Amino acid sequence: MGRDDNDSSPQMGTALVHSMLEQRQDQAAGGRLVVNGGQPCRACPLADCEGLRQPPPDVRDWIAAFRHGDMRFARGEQVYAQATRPRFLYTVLSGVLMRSRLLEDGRRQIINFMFPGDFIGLQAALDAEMGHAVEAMTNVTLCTFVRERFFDLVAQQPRLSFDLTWLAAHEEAALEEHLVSLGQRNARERMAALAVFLVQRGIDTGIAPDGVLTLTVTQGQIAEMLGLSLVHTNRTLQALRRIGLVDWTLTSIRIPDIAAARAFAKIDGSVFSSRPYI
Amino acid sequence: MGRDDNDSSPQMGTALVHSMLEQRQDQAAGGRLVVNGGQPCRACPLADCEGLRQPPPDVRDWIAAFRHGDMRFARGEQVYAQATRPRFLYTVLSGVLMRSRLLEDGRRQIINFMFPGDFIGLQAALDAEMGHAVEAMTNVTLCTFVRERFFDLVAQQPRLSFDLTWLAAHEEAALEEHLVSLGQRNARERMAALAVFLVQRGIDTGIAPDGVLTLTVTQGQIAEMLGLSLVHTNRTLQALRRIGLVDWTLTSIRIPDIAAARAFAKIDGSVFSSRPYI
DNA sequence: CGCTTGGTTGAGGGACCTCAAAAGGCGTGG
DNA sequence: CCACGCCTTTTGAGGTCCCTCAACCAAGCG
Repeated sequence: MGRDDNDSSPQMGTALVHSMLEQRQDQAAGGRLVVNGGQPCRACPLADCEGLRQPPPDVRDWIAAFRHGDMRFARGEQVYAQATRPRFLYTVLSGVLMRSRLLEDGRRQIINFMFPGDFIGLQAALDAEMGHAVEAMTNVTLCTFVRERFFDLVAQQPRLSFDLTWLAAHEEAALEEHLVSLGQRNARERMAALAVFLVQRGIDTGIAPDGVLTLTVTQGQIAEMLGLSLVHTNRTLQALRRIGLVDWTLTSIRIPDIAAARAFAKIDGSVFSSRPYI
Repeated sequence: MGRDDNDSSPQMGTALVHSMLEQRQDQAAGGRLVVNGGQPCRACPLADCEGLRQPPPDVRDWIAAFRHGDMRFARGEQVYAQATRPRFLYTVLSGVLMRSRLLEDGRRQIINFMFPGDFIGLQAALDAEMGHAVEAMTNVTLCTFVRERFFDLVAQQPRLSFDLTWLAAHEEAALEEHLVSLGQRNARERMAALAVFLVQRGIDTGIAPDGVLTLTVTQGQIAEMLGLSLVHTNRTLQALRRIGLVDWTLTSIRIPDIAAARAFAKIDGSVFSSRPYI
């Protein structure tokens, strides 16, 4: 192993790692933050999302008072860096992000992706530094919460606290599935499993209405998610396309027969019921 | 890939997979459950554990009323099976357990290990079935809680709810680390990383006072954790032993120089502060 | 136009896998 | 006490999946 694809952008030499680690989210907080006045949550884009369970009005009002504001990031920008303690916790309002972890020698592992409704930053709700970085894969808007006030949420809104636990538990289940992929599945199974995962999440969150997820993912990023080399990722991708199982281009993921892809990747059909959000 | 070590016990043919999946925890609940009367938490073995942050007296009393009883499992027994909805949530009082996930074709991935103080079963606190099985690696005793009453805990004890979030977040961080291992590290790095992880947890929970963790792990189990074949696991293990980095036998793990092993496996020294428990 | 980003292809090598067999512990039973 | 079975470890040999190195192609953009 010891993979350094010097030609692909997400990878980099050891020299650049430090500068990446040093990049703080502080600079971003400057001009980016938009604090809404009035009743912001009335216009919450998540209120229209079918895959999400809507909070009752009183809870929504509470959230409206609890939240701090909005934040926007462009594709490729970093929400926060590894080994920092960001000031905020976030809920994804729109767009897709990814979480990744860097090794000292420049190797990078993409941990998971975040879709609308997902809660970001639980790890830092407590004392710890973040063990990962979060980066926008599309233009995104996030709903921000002040980290210091997190305990107020737990103390005052048991229902939300419960929902948070729900989200954390399901995030953990997703990581377990990825762990199974990396440990037990070969390249083609892995890629199929990832494609199914992404498309399914796209469907659930209403981003992929017709079963086709429009999302820009480079093959380098796929490689970093699957723990494969860039070259082999390319070949595996072509193989899946040739078989007709998954058609994954730079800008979209199309799965003609999801059930078939599921069977191929040996995914048990654990269908998630409607997710809560905060 | 497609690994079937028919000769090693943890692995099995597809025929046996179903019987394993069908094994319910119900049967276990029969004679095993021991409900303590009086003030059980006064004698809680976790109260002596240095690595754990102790709850204040009133909270401890609340837990004492909230808990349901104790349960014991012998090494090799299953606490609950995959795709079931166990009636209880658990806190590990003593012993070590592992969490694993089965694929339909018999491949198995060990997800993580649980040490004293760890909370088990959060995933099913809600609506979902468990996506994994939990099995005892030593004789263990668990503290049980009735799952239906979980919301009471969140509603009445924000501090405990917060602690639960803490535990969930750190469990997630551990899974992230394992993901990095499987995705980016080669066999030797993986094995060193796992050994360091286990020994560190052993030290933190007081099971490995002298830095040597006494724990029976077969090479087959190591293989299932690392996503390696049994044969290659054996050879890698010998290589690490020859180098003098990790001495991992069937019954114990010894790391002469933890810092060296950490550097070798490229683990950032994220030292956990004292864990809470419930 | 050159530069950058992302994709594609070929060739060779190495890490890891599978198949196969044997040996060392440890209990059980004759 | 030895024989026997069971589990776990060990070792050998051959194969393959995946990696690295190294080009080259295509599209977008100043």
